Amino acid sequence: MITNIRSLLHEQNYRLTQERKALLGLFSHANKARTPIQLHQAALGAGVGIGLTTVYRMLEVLTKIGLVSPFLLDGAVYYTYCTHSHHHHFICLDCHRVNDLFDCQQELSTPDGCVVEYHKLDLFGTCATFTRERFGEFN
Amino acid sequence: MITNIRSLLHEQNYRLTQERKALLGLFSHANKARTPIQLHQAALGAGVGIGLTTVYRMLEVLTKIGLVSPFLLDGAVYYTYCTHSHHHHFICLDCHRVNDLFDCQQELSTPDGCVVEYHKLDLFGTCATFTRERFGEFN
DNA sequence: TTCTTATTGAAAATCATTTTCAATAATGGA
DNA sequence: TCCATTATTGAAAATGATTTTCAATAAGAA
Repeated sequence: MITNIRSLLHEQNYRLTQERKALLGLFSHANKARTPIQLHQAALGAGVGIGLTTVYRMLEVLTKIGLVSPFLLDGAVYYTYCTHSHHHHFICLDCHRVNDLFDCQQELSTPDGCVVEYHKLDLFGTCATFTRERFGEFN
Repeated sequence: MITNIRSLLHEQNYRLTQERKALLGLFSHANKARTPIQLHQAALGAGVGIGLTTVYRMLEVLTKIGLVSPFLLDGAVYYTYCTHSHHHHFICLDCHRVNDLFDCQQELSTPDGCVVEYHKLDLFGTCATFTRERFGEFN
């Protein structure tokens, strides 16, 4: 697992530092979505002396290699830890626990006892209009 | 349409002001996702003298009544204008145009010529663990 | 029209995030 | 194992986005 993360990092020329190990350990064990500041406080609370700046920088790196994913809730940016290469999230509005949802193509089944309040699906890519405009530039 | 928005606002004791009319007009016509600052600049550019503070406050109100929806892109908060009560978005990473997707239960069909780079699905609600904990408090 | 109260805008305050820079530590190679 | 290179770290400062304040204004109800 750590080996896996190490190689993920190395692929992009990132290093697996003490701070990253510690923070990843904390983040991956509490299955809750966290803001950078909450993560920092959690680290301090667990005796991991780490700077807030480093937390921000780590989240940037981890987002790049796909190990965490940010989303908006109540105007704040939360991050979820992503164990698996591709899945979706059920996020508790009350306690911010994150439940992973795996079946992406077929009908989604919500974890037992979870009640969906609302959901959000956004697809990102390149649209037809942009392609047409871009094509037009060269004609 | 405006009548509809007016009643939506009135339900929550909000008023339909000149500024809101103008900004809604601008926002709804350009089918692009915008940051608050981009919206403000677009307004000024179109001769609508409106304060940035007002733009922020409007987006808050419009989010509450479900007329706009925020999402994260490259660390910035963008808003999409939502004409219909419930749908999903295809957002162009290049030009930020927004294409609405309507079929939510069944398989999603992407608009012709659009190429999906990645997508994001989050469900929000109350999770089983939270409910159990809460229930536990009273036992 | 008049009253009440939501809304506005400018400035100030706040809060999150990024940058800077010198010191340190992780990796690769000798 | 030791060295050299370079990514990383942390504290402080800088930046940038968002919110708050408050007096003036305008929307909607009576």
